Amino acid sequence: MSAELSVKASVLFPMPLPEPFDYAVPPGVDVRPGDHVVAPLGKRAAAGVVWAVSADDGSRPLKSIEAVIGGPPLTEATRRFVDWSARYLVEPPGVILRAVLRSPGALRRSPSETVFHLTGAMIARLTPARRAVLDAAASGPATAAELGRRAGVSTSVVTGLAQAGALRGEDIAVDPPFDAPDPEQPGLALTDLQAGASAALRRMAAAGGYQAALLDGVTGSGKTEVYFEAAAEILRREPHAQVLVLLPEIALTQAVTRRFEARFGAQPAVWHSGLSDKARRRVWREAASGRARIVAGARSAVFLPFAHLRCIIVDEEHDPTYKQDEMLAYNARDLAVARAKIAGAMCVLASATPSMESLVNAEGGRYVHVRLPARAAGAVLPEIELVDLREHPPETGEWISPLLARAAADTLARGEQVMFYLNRRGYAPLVLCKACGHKMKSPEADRYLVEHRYTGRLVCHVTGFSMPRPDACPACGARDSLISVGPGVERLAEEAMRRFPGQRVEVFSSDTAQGPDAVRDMVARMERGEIDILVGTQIAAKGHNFPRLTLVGVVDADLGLAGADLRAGERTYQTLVQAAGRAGRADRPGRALLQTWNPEHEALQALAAGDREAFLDAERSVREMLRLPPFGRLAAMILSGPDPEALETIARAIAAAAPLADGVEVFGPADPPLGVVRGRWRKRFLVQADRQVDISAYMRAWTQRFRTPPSIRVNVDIEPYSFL
DNA sequence: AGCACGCCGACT
DNA sequence: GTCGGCGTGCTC
Repeated sequence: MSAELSVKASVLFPMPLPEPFDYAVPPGVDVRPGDHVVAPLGKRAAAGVVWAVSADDGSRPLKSIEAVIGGPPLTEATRRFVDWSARYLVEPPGVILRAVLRSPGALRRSPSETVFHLTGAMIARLTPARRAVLDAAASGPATAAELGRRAGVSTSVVTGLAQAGALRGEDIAVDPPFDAPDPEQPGLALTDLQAGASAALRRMAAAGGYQAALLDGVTGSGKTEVYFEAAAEILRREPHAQVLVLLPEIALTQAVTRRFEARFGAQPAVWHSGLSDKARRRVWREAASGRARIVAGARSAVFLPFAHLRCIIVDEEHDPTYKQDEMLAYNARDLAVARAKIAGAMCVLASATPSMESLVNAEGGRYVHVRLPARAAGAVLPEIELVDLREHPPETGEWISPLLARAAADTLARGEQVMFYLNRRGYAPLVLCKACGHKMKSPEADRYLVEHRYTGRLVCHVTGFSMPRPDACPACGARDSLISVGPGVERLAEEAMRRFPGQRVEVFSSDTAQGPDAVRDMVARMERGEIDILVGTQIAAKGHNFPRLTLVGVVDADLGLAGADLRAGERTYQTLVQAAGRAGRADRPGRALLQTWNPEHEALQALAAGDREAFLDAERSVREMLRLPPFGRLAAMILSGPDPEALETIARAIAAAAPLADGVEVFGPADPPLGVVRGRWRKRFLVQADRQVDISAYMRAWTQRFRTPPSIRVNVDIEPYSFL
């Protein structure tokens, strides 16, 4: 391009602006798409990313780009993914860019720090403080602050020693690269079935380009080892290839990263919401520079700015935690497939209980269906039996039926472990006054308060509000009249201790398991046999190996079958398979007892029969008939605002603005089950469309036909999961 | 998202 | 008489 022609750059800012803005590129400045720049925006200067560069026809005066800032440019694949996601999710592209750039100081020059090494030089005046610092430095180079802390002295002692020549300072980058994974490191020996499955994935890796596979393997079949081989093949074939492994947030424990280390000889770069700013910046930069070869991350990792992404693995692809319902509503699994397609990468969706969406994609030939039917190491699937609570009811105030109690007693007598599964945190889901019938409710949301006896508080699980359990009913003032209704894990543990005296009972829920260390600790103590009875929620049902656990009692298998959620049946089935799958993973056969008031329900019947196909067939025909996903498309529009009357008025106006379209039906406005949260009222529309309808385009057209005041927020959710 | 402009209520 | 509330609109 000749120097006389003026050039303009379209710059996308990480803000909810409708489109990229055009700027003149000063002569002599070289910018390319993907570069990070600073440009004037109104009265201020803002950082953004060059989205396109073209000739400036001078049709209107443009401001100039102020500066090109460093940092790895966003690749074309990343930029196209941003544009695609924006269209799909019905968001301005800048909102997606904000998700991509969400790393504090990611673009600033990499900071460095000075660490001090021992020089071995002798020193004249060796005071006790200096001695302590030298001892501290002997265990490895560290910063002045760190050495001072270790030695219990101030940093001036350290700098004094450096001046005296006993220590030598060295500047190192604060963000060191991650260790390179070695795909040639020997993996675990694979069974024949695993070898077959991994060969299928390796063939896909060898073919290159986009292809998606559904790795469909029962619990304990060794899916991880199989997808590791796909990742290894990718790393082996291309020196710069990057692999992203998406995991449900709670699975990102050291146990998982250790498995990566065992296979690849290096820890993966780990990305999740709990990272420090420093750790976050390091992973972001290393992903963007292409140096991080394997990134293991929670759902938001799908937005990391990879340089050469060649493979995305979504483990437990059915897991509902991939779906984010907050500000930016997205399903990381769906975005992962789209991102792989755009980047020309392979994509592996792995699950023991695949989502209906993925199964239908596999059946339709859009995904390669890789099956892994047997458990590794000869372990057998547990025998699953239903306990009809109408025939075997528990005593009043108890929740373990005599049948389950007997099975548990037998198991414990053999020296084996029992898990009682109940997906309810706390002590009791409801507290009411027996004098006046008043039910304790959250002041901020239309929800009952859950009693937590360990903390002595009543807690709202939606807003986090909590209060001490009152002595008197706040409605009628009666004293000692509040009673706890229904079981939570704490109460179940109480019952277990009462019924099985002398056994070591442990509660495992997100309340008792604070942080990954707690999870690891619990798993270790289960493995060492220091726990006899584990009483756990969802968090205990996922992905751990307990060889001595041979009985799982699902206390309330009906929980979750009801409700407005179209995926309730599927989710219950998945959860129960996961919970039942905890039992008998080693040489001992396991058994799972599911207590239900509703043993005719097809999800439970299919579970008991071990007949996944029967469950899926029934579920499939229901969804097909009702035109529900994946046989139809759904979208939600959620309005929220502080004034219920104004919200009502605007909701009616928005309803009237809904475009008419073939194959599209709009329901609402409806009051969602959670009508008020923290003083914000909500209204909800549900849009149902035929499969071939571009529901994102429909929603965009709709949102462009009305305006709302800033106090009212409008959120579009494509393929919503939660109906709250 | 910021930031300015703008038009109505209680303060030096 | 002003300071400041946040509703409305714009940013290449």
